[in-house]
Amino acid sequence: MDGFQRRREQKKVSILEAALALFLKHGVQKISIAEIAKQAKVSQVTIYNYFDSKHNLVHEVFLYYLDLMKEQFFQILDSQMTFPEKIKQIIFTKKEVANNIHEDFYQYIMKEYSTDANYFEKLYEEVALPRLIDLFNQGKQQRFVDPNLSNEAIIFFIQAMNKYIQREEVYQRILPLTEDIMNLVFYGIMGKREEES
Amino acid sequence: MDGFQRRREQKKVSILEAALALFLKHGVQKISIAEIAKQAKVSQVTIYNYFDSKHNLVHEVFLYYLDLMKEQFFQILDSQMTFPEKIKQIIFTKKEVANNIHEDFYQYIMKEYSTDANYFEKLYEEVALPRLIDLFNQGKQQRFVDPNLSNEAIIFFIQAMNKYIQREEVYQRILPLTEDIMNLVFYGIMGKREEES
Amino acid sequence: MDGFQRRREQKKVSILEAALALFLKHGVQKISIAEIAKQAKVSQVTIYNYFDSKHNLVHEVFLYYLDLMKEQFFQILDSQMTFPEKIKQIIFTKKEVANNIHEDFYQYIMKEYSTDANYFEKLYEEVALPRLIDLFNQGKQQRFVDPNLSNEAIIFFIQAMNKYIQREEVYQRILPLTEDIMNLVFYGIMGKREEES
Amino acid sequence: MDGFQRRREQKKVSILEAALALFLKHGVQKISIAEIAKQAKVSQVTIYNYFDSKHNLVHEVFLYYLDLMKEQFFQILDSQMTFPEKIKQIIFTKKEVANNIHEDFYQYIMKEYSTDANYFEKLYEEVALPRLIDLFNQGKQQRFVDPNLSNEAIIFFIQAMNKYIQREEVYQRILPLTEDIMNLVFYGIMGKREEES
DNA sequence: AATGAATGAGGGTTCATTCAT
DNA sequence: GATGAATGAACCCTCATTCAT
Repeated sequence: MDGFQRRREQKKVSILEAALALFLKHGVQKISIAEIAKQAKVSQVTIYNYFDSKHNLVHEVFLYYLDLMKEQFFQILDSQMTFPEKIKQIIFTKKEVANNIHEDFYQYIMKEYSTDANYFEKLYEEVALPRLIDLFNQGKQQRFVDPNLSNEAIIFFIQAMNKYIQREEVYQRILPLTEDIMNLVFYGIMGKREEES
Repeated sequence: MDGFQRRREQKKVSILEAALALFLKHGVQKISIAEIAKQAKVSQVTIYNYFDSKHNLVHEVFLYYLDLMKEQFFQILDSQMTFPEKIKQIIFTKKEVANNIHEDFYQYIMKEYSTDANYFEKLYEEVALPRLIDLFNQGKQQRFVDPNLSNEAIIFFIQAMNKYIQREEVYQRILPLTEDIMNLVFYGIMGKREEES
Repeated sequence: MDGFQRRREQKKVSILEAALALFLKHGVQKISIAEIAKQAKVSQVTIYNYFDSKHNLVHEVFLYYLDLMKEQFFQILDSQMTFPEKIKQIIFTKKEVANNIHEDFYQYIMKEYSTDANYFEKLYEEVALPRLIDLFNQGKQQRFVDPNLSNEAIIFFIQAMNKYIQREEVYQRILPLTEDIMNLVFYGIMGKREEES
Repeated sequence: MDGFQRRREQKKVSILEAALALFLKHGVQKISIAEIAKQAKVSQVTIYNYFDSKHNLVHEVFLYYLDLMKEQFFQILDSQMTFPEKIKQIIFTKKEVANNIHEDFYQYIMKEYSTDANYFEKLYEEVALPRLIDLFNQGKQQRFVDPNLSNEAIIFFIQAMNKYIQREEVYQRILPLTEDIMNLVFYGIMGKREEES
């Protein structure tokens, strides 16, 4: 990739990032091309040099976001952390592949972009979920998790955590997700770690 | 309330219902006043006789929806069903107060209407949650639920179920929420009902 | 039709007329909705109360224009004028059905609106042409036209006249279509009227 | 002209040809500089190295087209064909100077470029018409054409043919311009060739 | 000379809202 | 009170043209 290509790629990414930030904060429909242009400090029309339409821009932002998530997800999984640390990292950093995606962004994609929706589901089903279940199985071997816990319960646990994080503001006031509380819930569901005898 | 007032009230409700139906199906931002007017079979201007602005209309639709939910929620709670039946009703009918509200409707309100958002949170915290915890405590007494299960775990269970229902299409394919599965998960987390001896 | 309807119809016609005048003078593509709005002395958006889109507006303008032409064409045909007078009227007033239509308007319709194009062709073929051939047959009976003149030659004569009128500015300078010249050509082709003996 | 100049000239011509092809097919207004650049396989800006503006480009394309037409017109006239063959060639190949030019291209020029329009008219009047009349006079001498046929009638005949060709699709359905029909009309108007005795 | 990138102006269209009856 | 008509502002997008390399 030569200098031209590289600079072009950089500008494209800077537009993607500007758009992503705004979409996550305000929702896709509320954000106009003009606002993205302003945030990315380019002219409105320049955006059309990189993306065919707003529709196409949203599509690429979505893929870009999934990539970011995926990368961070794998970094955590492949790290040297202990099982509980990994779980907490995944949940607290909101970085689990595609599942932690902001709810309204997710809803928008699901309604308006059937191709993206299918891609997302496949990714979740074929990439994220197996690796999460793997992780929990390691947790079982290391006796962090009750070996009898079903896969279904594991998935439920993850959903519940996600839900909490999404509605952070509401739930934080009602039942703050402090580390203590999380441990309580976590081990309540996972089963207390059996003392090694 | 005289005849005039009554007719006025009826027309207002018919507008609210038209708007609600469209908002739930397509989202608030996608629906224009013109579409609501058409659905409610009134002129656009008539809507402005009952509501100051679209903003105000959304606000009233939201309150109207909460009222509907509350009513149905209480109906279930006050019915003669057994504990597991009530739980299933609440979850499967998607009618739990304010929590099961359509996600994008919810997101819109949370972003755009701080007053409504506060009202919703208060309602959830002060009305729905206590009654749900009550319900589970009854479940504990009737030995449907493990008496040691913490309130926090209960809330988590509810969140997880909600999540499942919201993302119905995705999760149905990955892990279909059949009644069998639900029972499995349910008693996995709740603790199996101890047989009365 | 009540007062409301009538006023609505009038405004619609006034928009059609404004658009038609501009289209004929400058061509369809050059004229913006804003310019039509200004000419019709309405707001730009008002036009969208009457027409779904510019495409639809052009379509209706076209039909409106055909109607105008048809009406004037029939008026001439049904009048008490002599054969040569009718011919001259039709040609000089540019009012022959759909054939005298301004060339660029015609070209635009033919390229962009296949339905309209088909409708136009049918109208020309089924309404205008038969009546023109009728007219010439009357001319033959009245001995204004050589009885041996074929229908094909008649059609050619009409085409040539139209061509002249369309490119008026050019041809007027090269070979001005004065009445004298027209008579010359006319009888040159039609055959001189035989003196009644 | 040195190598640089020659290459420059070639590129200019390739742009002209790309533009001409697109203009004839889609009309001047519909074609953007971007489309011409793409068709000519150069960058947009390159076009501005050769032409000051789109306006100027259209102007030069027009002149280029006239030159092409003129050349082909003279080739036919100067060939060894018989009179009727020449006539048919001119008409059927649509290559008569400037008169057979695509109608919307012509209309555009006439409306937007008064200089070009004047140039075109002059060319038609001073170059094409005299040569056509010459041709017919040869036809008269060779007894292909009735010697009494006036110049005006000749011009009319040409116009009618042009008209037919322009509205090919319409007229082909109504009165197909087969060679038989053409001969019929032709000799109907021109007068049958008198058999040499 | 040639190009990728950038842009101001303008086009069609939608929408929440107001006017006039 | 109800409605058809009207509108200013904004949105997505296109285009001829210029900038910077």
